[in-house]
Amino acid sequence: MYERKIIPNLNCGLDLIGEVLYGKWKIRLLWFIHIGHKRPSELQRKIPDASRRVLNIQLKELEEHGLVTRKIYPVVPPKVEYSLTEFGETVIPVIAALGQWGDEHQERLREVILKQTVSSDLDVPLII
Amino acid sequence: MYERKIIPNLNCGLDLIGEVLYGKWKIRLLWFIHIGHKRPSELQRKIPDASRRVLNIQLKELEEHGLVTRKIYPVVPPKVEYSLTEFGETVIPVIAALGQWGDEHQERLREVILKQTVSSDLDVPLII
DNA sequence: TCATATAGGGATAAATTTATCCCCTATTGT
DNA sequence: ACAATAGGGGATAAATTTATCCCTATATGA
Repeated sequence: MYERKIIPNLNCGLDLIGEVLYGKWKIRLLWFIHIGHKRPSELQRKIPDASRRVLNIQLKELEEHGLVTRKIYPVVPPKVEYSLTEFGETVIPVIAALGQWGDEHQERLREVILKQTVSSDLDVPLII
Repeated sequence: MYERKIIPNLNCGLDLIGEVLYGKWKIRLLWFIHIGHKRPSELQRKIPDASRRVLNIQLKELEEHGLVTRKIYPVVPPKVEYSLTEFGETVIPVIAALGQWGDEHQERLREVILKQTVSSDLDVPLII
């Protein structure tokens, strides 16, 4: 694994939650596991934009942080199932709150977010 | 500014909120502005681990996304004040929820987070 | 015999984000 | 004349995170 050169701050609750939830796909992983998609292959299908590799890595970190558990079935082909721990369950309402805010303001958010990207695309002359 | 090469997903609320809240210091900036630290120099004192430069950049993004406004007073030396917009205020409860979860579970979080760093430090022989 | 499904990891490249360093403006006080 | 204050920005380096590519293993079905 990558070894940090800059030590993180762990002063307040925001620092702490950041340490376990940062990572492009972690919140989605927690959410999909929460709603019942437990196997790695399912999760990969649900999050097709992430590579297999990165999902594995982020799942492992979630496991190390005690938010999910990994159960291995000794069968061939191999079968693995992730579940939220009790601790992991406690963060679900917070994730729900994040998603809800995003949903409630989606029109406005899409507008302001696209304004950035689009305005730079306007360097290309518009054909009317 | 840096021009993205990978276009972001904006499918769900989680994607959308991620676009505006990601950034190492953004949540803290919003929080400190919320509780009344409005001037850049104050914010820099409150977040000493961030460089001036990065705070400016992230404040600008928050402004572009409509979460904060920037008021310039035409005096010398210059005076600037940031405030949350109405829209920005709506995200405060979400940030509060994040911080609260982190605070509630801080012991456990500190433990699992430090386990990573510390266990690699144990390559160095312990002197008892 | 060969492709498929399942889960995973090493090595390395690319993308992205943060950090550093140095420079600019104009007034006030020493 | 010069430092201090307050806010800001360009260029570039460093840190960090993601993505790509390729390889392992085993049983099943065509």
